Amino acid sequence: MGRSEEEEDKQTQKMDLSLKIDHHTSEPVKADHEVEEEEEEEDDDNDEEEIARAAKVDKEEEETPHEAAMAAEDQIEEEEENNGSMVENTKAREELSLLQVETDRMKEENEVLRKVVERTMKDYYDLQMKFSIIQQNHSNKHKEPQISLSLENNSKDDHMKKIGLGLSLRLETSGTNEEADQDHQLEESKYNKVLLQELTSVGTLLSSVQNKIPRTIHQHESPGITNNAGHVASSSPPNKKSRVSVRARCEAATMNDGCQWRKYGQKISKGNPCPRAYYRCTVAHGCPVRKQVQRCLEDMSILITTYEGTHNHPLPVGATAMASTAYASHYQNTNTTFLPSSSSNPNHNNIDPSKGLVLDLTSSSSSSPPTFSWPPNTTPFTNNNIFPTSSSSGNHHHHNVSAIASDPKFRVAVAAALTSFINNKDINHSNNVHNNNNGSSDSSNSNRWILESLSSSPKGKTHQF
DNA sequence: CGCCTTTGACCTGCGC
DNA sequence: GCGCAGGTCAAAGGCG
Repeated sequence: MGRSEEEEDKQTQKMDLSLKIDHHTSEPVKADHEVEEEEEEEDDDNDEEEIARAAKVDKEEEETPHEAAMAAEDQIEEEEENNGSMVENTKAREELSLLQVETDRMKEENEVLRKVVERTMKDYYDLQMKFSIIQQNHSNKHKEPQISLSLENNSKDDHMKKIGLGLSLRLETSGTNEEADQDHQLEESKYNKVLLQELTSVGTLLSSVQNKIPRTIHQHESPGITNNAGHVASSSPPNKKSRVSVRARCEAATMNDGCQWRKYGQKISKGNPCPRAYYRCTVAHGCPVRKQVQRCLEDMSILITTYEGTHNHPLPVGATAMASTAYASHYQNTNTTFLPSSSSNPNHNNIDPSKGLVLDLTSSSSSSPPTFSWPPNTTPFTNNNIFPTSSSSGNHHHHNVSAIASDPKFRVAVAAALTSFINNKDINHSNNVHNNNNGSSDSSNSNRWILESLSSSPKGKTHQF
């Protein structure tokens, strides 16, 4: 990692620290369970504290030369004297200052989140570089190694065991001169350790999603993908395509979900006057994933997106991070996994035998956005803290993440990413690495595109949110 | 020029 | 075998 990157890390840490200090100014450090137990009390106390803090900030900030504001205040004071309605005006002023504090805080949060995205991107590129370096080393030694990146439970790793997650990276050589390569393998193991450390954060994100998804989705046999993985094997019928349907509110005809799609057909299906559009994933060449987009007959504002198949390429980082976050949201919010629901609640997520997994993300779109904190039920990350822990600054990110999660664009992005996670759960990861190497330009392009999508709303055709 | 959408034709699976 | 509906193909044209 270069010096500039280290500096940026420090900056990020500083920001985190400042946020923590800001949010827990006078609070001593507490264990997670203590925090949870006292959460309700704190809620009550927080109001008073916030008012006091707001008043303080108000005092500090309002003394800066905002003449107009001062004049307004003077006027308010005069009116107070004249009308004697001091109580009402004081209330109004308190509310005003509260809003100002809230706005400032939101700005800080936005900054932090932006840094998170940037940093995740950087990590991804770093890992890509290291993979290519490793591959080059091997090709120089006339070897054809198989790089296998797998997400699995790793009982040897205490930290991972604790949180029930694991990430392993293995470099498998297929040559016969194994003894002669022992030195190389030592070097590889060093590389692996470094990579493992750096992948831990990313892997935790991914596996936090994967570990909570039951193996109920059928794995379909993708063209060009042979399932010869040793440690993960599909138990599903090979010819059955996996499908995930997502219902989400969206005004636009289609929504960006972190992948690039090309429309290849449109049909008016029976019983629904709204045409069904067919899209094919174009992030990587030959990616078999398809999606169907159709408006709901009952509620035209609901867009039903059905994903089918398995991506043969790594998911864009933006979608990956979003998926993890959103899955965390969903998981905490419903306190359930995607269980076949016996409930009659149409907003529950079901596994319909004919449609596969059905994710209904329409329930909280308007009135009650999902509330959650990051990360879900996990201990703090050790290295590369991609996201701050919920125990220290979870509440701080609460509002922002909720707002993001309530965004329908975000939801569909999440759905696409989830689909990929679900579908990839049982396939050979070495194939992914292989494809990643072949299509590195594609994935980097898509990553660039994801960043652009996150930072603005482009007017591209299929790139629109 | 390359990539996209549109759209009619064609293919395929399924029920009768 | 036939008809229907869903899904896919591919030519044509648009757009940046």
